[in-house]
Amino acid sequence: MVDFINELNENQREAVVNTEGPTLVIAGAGSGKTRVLTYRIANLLSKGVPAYRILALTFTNKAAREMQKRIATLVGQGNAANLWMGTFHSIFSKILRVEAEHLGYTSNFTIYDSQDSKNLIKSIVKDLKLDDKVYKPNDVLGRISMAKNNLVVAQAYAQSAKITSADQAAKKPMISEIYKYYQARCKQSDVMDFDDLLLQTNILFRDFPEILEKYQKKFDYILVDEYQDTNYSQYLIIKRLAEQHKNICVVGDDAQSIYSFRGARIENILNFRNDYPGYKLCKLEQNYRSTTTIVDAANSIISRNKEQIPKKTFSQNEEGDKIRVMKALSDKEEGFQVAQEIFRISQNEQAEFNNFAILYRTNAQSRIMEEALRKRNIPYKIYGGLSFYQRKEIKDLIAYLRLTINQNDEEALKRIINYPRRGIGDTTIDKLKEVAQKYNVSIWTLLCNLNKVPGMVSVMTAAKLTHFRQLIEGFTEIAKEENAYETTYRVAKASGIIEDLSSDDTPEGVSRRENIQELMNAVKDFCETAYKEGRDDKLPAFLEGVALLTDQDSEKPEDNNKVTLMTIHSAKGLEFENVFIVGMEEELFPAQQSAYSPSALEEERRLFYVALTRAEKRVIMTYSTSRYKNGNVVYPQPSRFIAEIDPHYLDGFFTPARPSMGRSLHGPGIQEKVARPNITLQPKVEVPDIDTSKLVPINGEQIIPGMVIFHPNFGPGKVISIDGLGVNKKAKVMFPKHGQKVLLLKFAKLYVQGHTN
DNA sequence: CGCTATATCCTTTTT
DNA sequence: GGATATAGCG
Ligand SMILES: Nc1ncnc2c1ncn2[C@@H]1O[C@H](COP(=O)(O)OP(=O)(O)OP(=O)(O)O)[C@@H](O)[C@H]1O
Repeated sequence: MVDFINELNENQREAVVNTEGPTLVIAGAGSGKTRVLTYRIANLLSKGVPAYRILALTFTNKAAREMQKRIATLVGQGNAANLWMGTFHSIFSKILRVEAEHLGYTSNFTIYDSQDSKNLIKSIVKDLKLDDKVYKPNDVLGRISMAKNNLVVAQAYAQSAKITSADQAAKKPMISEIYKYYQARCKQSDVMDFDDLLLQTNILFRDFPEILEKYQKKFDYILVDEYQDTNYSQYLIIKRLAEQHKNICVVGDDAQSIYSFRGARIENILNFRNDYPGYKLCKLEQNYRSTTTIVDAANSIISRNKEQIPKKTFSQNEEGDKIRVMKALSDKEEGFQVAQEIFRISQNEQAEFNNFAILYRTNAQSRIMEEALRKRNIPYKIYGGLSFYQRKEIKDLIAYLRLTINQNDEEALKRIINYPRRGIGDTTIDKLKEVAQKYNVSIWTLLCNLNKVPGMVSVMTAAKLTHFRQLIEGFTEIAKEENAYETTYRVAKASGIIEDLSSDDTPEGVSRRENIQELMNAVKDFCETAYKEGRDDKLPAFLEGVALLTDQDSEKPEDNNKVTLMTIHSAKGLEFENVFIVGMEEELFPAQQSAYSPSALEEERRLFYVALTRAEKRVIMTYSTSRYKNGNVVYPQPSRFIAEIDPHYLDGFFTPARPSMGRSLHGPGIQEKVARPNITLQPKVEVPDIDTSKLVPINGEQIIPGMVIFHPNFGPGKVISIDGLGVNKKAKVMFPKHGQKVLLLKFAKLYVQGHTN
């Protein structure tokens, strides 16, 4: 039996025990929402609900795995194994495989990742003879994605006056056309992109009521984590599935909604009460994760947002350290300082490296941190960047496998038709594309009918093309008979990939070979587990999930004691003892693009809230006064977010009054309630004996008893005594307003009155 | 056709 | 700084 008494507080228990009907758990960070979800599922299982009748949606595959593991320890492995638990994308891609035929796809449809989608858009832009400067793949995909996430199909897109006039205004009137072709080409290639997985599920449920009913009956209980970051498409899937029994439990925190760029709607969680009248509301107010300092500081930040549900959150943990702010003069120094601090803390407190995380706003910041950690021999693991399955050699091999299963997969074909080199050049490929377009068939179909288009290519080229076709056909035959591992192995060999890589003895070449080997191992692993569990071990079954894997999913056992480097976005839902938030600078965090939009700025602030609340014990923020950005040096100002934290919780941040304010980011029309454009704090206390405009920084070494110094938070004070040596040198200081404090001079930013000439 | 050297663009955040 | 597009040579 699950121990609800000791592991849950009263409110949590309430939400775990009352399993029927709609339930909304809305609560601040670290308050045990995910725990509620986990125990609720465990409770359902222990009450005898079959696992396969429970649908649980998480934000990442990793979150799903961890929840599954946790549930397994509560109720036993056998019980938890058959849960329908995963991301929206992975769960509904499985359902779509079963139902694909109803929608005109095959069950082996390929999933395009964003790179594939962008390449397809690029080629359409070219076909339509549009300016690729105007129609940038990223932008166009963004528009299409946004449309799909709001269930706007190509036709509706073209008919929507609102959308088309927006495109017109942006001088990109042809996006609607591109969308149309994009969708047609996907369909022709038996391809769905990420957003299709949700959009097509909606179409399926809309157009085939009997199928919807089947799944409504299949899933007796539906649970959704991180509900604040669901988009309209996801929202509607859930609403449809829960329509009959309304056994739906969603948990979330509007203050942690950080995926609006992906179409997430905070309204989904705000409107739950309207969608499910008679719902039970569960509020959790105690934060079990963080120190009171962190919780209070995070609350003081988020309260500056206008758009929010007011929530109480308190912590009964110890007060903990103040949030430290470190300033660096360059991005390199910032990295050095962070590495130094991690090293120092790990020594002082015997802390393992896996208790540290370095969080940043953009992936580009990771490199500097990596270098600094490497120099100090601190082990680290990095998330984000390109995942294992996005490496060149892996994508190449996967492309062969994809083409083996789905010959109409144009992006895969284009990728490998001439890799390894087989003398099929750009001219030939362009010609093939052109003719295929003309006859409205896939390139593969064209390859199968070369004789019907005489004179298209030379006899020599035709022979090469035919040879390529036969190669793939051979693979397809193998794939029918053999398991995924055998097939992959033979494809890697016969395609020439292995040979091509074996001739390369540079370190990169060696690492490529290792990667291929690693993929082989993964496939082997897949086959072995599949065989043991009596599941399908053929290639299509392996390939199904590959496009949806991220690098969080290829974690290795040896990674377990390393410092974690990731973006704040990917840190959502995680927790670490010590968190470094680096790059706390204007134009970086908040992102430059957000500066002029109040709502975007609020989202940045929520992101900051997420970052702070990942920490259990300690937060250290860093900023640099110079940094490389796109190859150029920029000189950023400290982030406004630092100054938005009540200084009471901060240690080491103060900017003396500058003669002139930094340039304001706010035009006269935009008013913002609390956020100050720049950090020009006027000292709050009037001090007769210190002229604050003439303060100069002072090095810890130079401080001696009797000195009058100025502290950013505590104002002026008199040094009473000094003790400790080197990095441990401390000063006892009497502050008239705050009493006596002991300051670690290494980190305290102190100022003295400058000499006036 | 294939390879290499040089120019150009970009950059939030992710399933 | 890094990925990608293009030019130019062998
Ligand atoms: N009743 C409880 N007693 C003790 N610890 C708890 C309790 N509930 C949750 N915790 C712990 O608090 C931490 C945060 O819990 P959880 O991750 O479930 O919170 P959350 O609300 O999902 O957080 P976030 O929204 O920040 O992702 C975890 O370490 C969890 O083990």
